[in-house]
Amino acid sequence: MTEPDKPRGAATIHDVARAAGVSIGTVSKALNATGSLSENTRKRVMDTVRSLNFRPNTLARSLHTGLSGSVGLISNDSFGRFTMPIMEGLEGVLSQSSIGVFMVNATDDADRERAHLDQLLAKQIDGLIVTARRADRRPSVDLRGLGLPVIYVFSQGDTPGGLTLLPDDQGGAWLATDHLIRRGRRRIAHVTGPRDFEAVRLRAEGWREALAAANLDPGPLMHGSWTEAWGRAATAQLMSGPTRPDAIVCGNDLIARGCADALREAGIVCPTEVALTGFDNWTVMAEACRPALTSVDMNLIQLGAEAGQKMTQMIKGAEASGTLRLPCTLVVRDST
Amino acid sequence: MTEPDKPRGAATIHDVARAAGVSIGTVSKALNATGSLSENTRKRVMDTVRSLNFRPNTLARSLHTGLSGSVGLISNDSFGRFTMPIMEGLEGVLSQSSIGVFMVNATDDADRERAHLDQLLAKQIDGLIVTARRADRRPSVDLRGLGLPVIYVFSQGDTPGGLTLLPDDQGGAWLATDHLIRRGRRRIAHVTGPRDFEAVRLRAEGWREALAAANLDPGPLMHGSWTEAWGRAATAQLMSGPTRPDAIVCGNDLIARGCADALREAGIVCPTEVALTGFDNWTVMAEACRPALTSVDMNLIQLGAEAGQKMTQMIKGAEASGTLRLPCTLVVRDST
DNA sequence: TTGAAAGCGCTAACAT
DNA sequence: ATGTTAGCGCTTTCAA
Repeated sequence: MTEPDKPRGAATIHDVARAAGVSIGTVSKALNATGSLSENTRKRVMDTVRSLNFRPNTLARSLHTGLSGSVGLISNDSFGRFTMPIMEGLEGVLSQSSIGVFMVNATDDADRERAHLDQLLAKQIDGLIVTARRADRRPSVDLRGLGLPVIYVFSQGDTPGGLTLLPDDQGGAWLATDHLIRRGRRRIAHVTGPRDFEAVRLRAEGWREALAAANLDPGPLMHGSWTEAWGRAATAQLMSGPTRPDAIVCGNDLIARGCADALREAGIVCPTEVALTGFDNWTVMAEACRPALTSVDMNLIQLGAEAGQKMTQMIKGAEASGTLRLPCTLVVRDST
Repeated sequence: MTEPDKPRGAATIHDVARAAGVSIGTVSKALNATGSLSENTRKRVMDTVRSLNFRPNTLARSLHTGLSGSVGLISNDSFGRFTMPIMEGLEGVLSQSSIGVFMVNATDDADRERAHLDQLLAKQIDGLIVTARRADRRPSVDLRGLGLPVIYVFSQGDTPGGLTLLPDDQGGAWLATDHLIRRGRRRIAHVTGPRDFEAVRLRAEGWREALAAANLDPGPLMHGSWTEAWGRAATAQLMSGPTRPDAIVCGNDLIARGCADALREAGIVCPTEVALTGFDNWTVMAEACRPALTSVDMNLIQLGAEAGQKMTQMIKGAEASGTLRLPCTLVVRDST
């Protein structure tokens, strides 16, 4: 079917007005369902709108409303593995309100970051979302007093009056540990990442808490890097100790996969002899693991969606601040 | 007419004009370095601009220039692993021209995708970049006759007059194979993904080509899924055959990692007995591999940067079409 | 119920 | 060299 699509020069509200034989004010009212119009002309205008394939220029509209219908997402993660699902959830929600998301990559260079921010502000963004690779990294530019809503997602914002959205790391580790306990495990170790991550501390706390609730002694707690190599090294250590654990709660999926490999290569059967849980539910990793890895999902898509929800409310004027932690979910596979 | 000072709300060009004791036209000229101004007033205006922390409203500017200073990036990949580096390169280049990137997630639902596109067009984007998970998937919405530059990156666009940017898959596989040949390998197999991927065909061609150039017979060519499991299965098959290969060129890093695991578990030493190359240079995967994996890097950041470059030119009116393939790079690690 | 007109913040042609 | 003015495409009073 051929549409009379004018490739050059999009139709303006004047074109519509002329074609419909009304004034531009009337067209505007029809488009926005404001003022009062006879049902008849409203319909006639809308028909013309469709036939001309007219799309109102939102930039011109913004001049009046003061709202651009766009927000900025600034990430220091080079758009990494954690940013993507957050972005997905965020964009999914915001697009329902016709709000666009400008993605910008925060470098470590404060000057460049400032310039980036200025570009966003010049584009009149209605709000700002800040994401980070690790949850306790702070943005290198001061975002206070910008006069627009700021939401920190998966990153720590100490801006007073700002809103921070994080996964419930502690609850997530609790889930995994509790699951193992219910499966009859009694000597549950925790192999995790570097001490200076807040998430590491919280996950350890969740692990400890679940054990305490079941009157079990905590197994060894081992800190290292977020790598498979560390998972393998830690497992070797654990298995050569006096009392072998019968389960390991890992701080992330990479570590868990290292554990799984080390166990298999030592001839220790997982999950029969030692069960294993990961953290992140990084699908490609968890499924490639042998056995497929039970893992804690931080529901980052949800986290992003929640950020989108909050953002639309804040753009409308709602106040929000403080820290919100969203629940994690356990995805059970073959390693438990 | 003029109201008393309102402290809230960003400064406008009027505020600057008043504070500097000039007309708004003069301020505009100073800001854009157009017309002619005395060095003196130019400086005075710019000082006022800084002291008021004035940021010109680009939306208002767009009304004249017809350019919004933003482009859309539409991806059917849920912002996956391949989209992010492309985005990084793209945004890095475009931000230098103060062009913002709207990221939108193309669903498989054509209606929703159409709505998404309409939102972008209503926001007056100056260009569109289309990305995909697999290079031969086509967008579900017709992008022809939009009247704006369209660039397909890592995705096939058959829009005539459109520009497509792809990695040189064939050259990449050639690089890996040639590297193995130079290392003295003679029986080089190829374990890769599903037949119906264009990239699979091209990589196989590059492998074949490099072997032919060295007067070597192609080893077995095996198609399967993009998974570690397939890598393991293929390796088992290869190693039980009559003539073992002394090297395997893999279609991606996951397959290669499966091969590495299978070799190790069969007691075959890599790279001494069988060398291995991957494809994607997915760092976390390649480095976790034992031994660390030599892999072909598609330089997706570069690809994105190139797209950004082309886009700025096309926005300025340059015409470009056809398909451009950018070279891959071999990252040598321990598996060769 | 409709239209005319005054802007939103800015640029650019035209005066002075 | 600087100011004045007419818009860019739209919304929103205010008259008719």
